[in-house]
Amino acid sequence: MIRFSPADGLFSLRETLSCGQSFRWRRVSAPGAPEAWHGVAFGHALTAVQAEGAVEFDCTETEFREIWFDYFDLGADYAAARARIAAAVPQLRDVLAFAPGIRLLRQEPWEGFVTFLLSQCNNIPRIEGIVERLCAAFGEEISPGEYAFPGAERLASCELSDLAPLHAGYRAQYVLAAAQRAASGALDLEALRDLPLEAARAALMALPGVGRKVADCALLYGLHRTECFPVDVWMKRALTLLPGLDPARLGADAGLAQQYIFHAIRNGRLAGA
DNA sequence: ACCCAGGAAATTC
DNA sequence: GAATTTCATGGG
Repeated sequence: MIRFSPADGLFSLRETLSCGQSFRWRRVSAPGAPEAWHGVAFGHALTAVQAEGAVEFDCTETEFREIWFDYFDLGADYAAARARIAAAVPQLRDVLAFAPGIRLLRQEPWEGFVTFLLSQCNNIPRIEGIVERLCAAFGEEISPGEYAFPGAERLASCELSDLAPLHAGYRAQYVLAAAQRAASGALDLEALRDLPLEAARAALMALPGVGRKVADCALLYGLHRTECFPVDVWMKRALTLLPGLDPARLGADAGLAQQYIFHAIRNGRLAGA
């Protein structure tokens, strides 16, 4: 058991894992009991428990150091980032106060890309179901009943009909096309980390079913390109309530600001929403 | 039955 | 170019 609290003191499992950036985590504690979450990332399963002022990770020290510390972005200074956002956009004061323990997960690039490919014109509970079936059907079984996210090579070996049980609808063909390009090397997600943003975005948008929003989500959540500010139907509403907000003015804090705003408006914490 | 969901792409005006 | 339609599926 590893007990950890980031230096900035800002880390909530619930706020981080239920704010819509990931689709593979489930709350496993009974109401009233200490809040516990369980999920899989980078081929490792984890149960973590929210304690007072810290989070307890049920894993080895090696796993914590090599996987979870980075996954939960625990080395970053969120207090400083929040101060910069508040200074740049004073009208976000209430939004920032709603879920101060959100951290931007550093998810696997391929998983981030595929899950947000599946997200289009869909709702979060259903996305979670599709992703769960995708992993159970094609992911490596890392322990009984638990599956890693399937690699591009595995998915590229599928026929479209193989994906029918996922009930992903028209999005299945997009996943298949992405898998084929990633497996062949025509698409190199890791290379997008170092490309200029516009070039990285264009490389993703060259694939079928990938527009500006999905590309920005893949870049933000899978590659930690935090200058991305994905705009979906919720954010369009939010932006009408936050006139004058210019994401470009937030620089590398744009992605985090977007996450605070998205979570707030979905929970009715934005005036008029 | 109707509308919407972390959209994108083709079509139409 | 800006609106409209279609795409597949499930829940409210």
